[in-house]
Amino acid sequence: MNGGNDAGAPMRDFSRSLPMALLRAREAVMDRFRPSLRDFGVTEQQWRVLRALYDRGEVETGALARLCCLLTPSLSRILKHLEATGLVARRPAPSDQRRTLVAIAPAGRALLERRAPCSEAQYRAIEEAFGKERTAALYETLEDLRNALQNPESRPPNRDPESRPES
Amino acid sequence: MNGGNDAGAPMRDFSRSLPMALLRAREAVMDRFRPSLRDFGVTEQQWRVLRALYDRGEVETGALARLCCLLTPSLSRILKHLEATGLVARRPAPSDQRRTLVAIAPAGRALLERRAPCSEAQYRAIEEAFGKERTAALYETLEDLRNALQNPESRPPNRDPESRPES
DNA sequence: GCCAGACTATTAACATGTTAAGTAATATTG
DNA sequence: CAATATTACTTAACATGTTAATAGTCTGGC
Repeated sequence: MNGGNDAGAPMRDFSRSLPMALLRAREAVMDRFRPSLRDFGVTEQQWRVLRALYDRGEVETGALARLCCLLTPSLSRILKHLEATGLVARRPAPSDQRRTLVAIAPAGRALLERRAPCSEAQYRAIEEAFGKERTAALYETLEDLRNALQNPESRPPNRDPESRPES
Repeated sequence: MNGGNDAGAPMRDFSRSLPMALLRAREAVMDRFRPSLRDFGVTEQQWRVLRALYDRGEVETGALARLCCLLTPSLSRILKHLEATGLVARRPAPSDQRRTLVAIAPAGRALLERRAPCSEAQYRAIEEAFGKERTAALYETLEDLRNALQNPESRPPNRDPESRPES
């Protein structure tokens, strides 16, 4: 059933939605990681924050948000929680009091090192199931897609039904 | 800085996280669609529901959740909102009172048909920026990944730190 | 017909996604 | 230097993600 589709251009089949395809693939991957995240008592986003801080040391809040693909309001709440549970530490930047520097705390480091082998085992399973070369190629493709989309020219404006000029 | 990494296997670089790579790519795509979703006053998830119902007609709640890649508690709230605003209609299934059938309402159909051309324009821009063949290949790859991961054998258990047998 | 067990949808509780508004510190301009 | 704009982060409000618990409903065995 595809009712009411006679007036305009034929509508794209729902299965050909790029956001949906990326979401479905991501869910399939996350299904492998969620059980152990749950066992260790951290959410996916909290893990991303700990993971980034473990690699990068002390980082500003804004930079951390970009690293973790989080919006700053979300990160703000996450850091409040992680600080309260002693997994990270915050301090104002000496040079600019607006900025906040975040670092992983010993308890956070310990948690991360306890879960890391479990996470790596899942990665090995995924690469075995999908193929190591194919996995590497997918990383490349996804990065290329990101680069192709982030250039602002060749992007037609999203037409606003309210404030639209007369075409 | 990559401190405290001497004891075990070397930890994967944070940039080689498959969930992160899929998320970043998806965000890059969604950045193209979010403005018009906002203009039409629907969220991404509400749009997915309308889109699925437009294609499939009347669908059970559980099947709709799978179609839209939503968990049933989320869908339950979304449907409550969409029903209150007159975009969808619900009725109990005649044969099984446990099940609920959902269908798009005239107002929902109208909204969808108004936004569809805008959405299609963004799809054309994406395929132009990334390449039509390459986009098609990506759909294939993502579907293959999903199929590769959903088979349950060859998946090592996520070790639970509480109830772990002595190996 | 009755009941234990399985199934479907919803609600609850906590965490995050998203947009807008607010607050404090810094940079800029006249 | 004072008024203004900009920047970095936070808070607020609403919607969704995630897991667990709940409330009806159905099914099969008795």
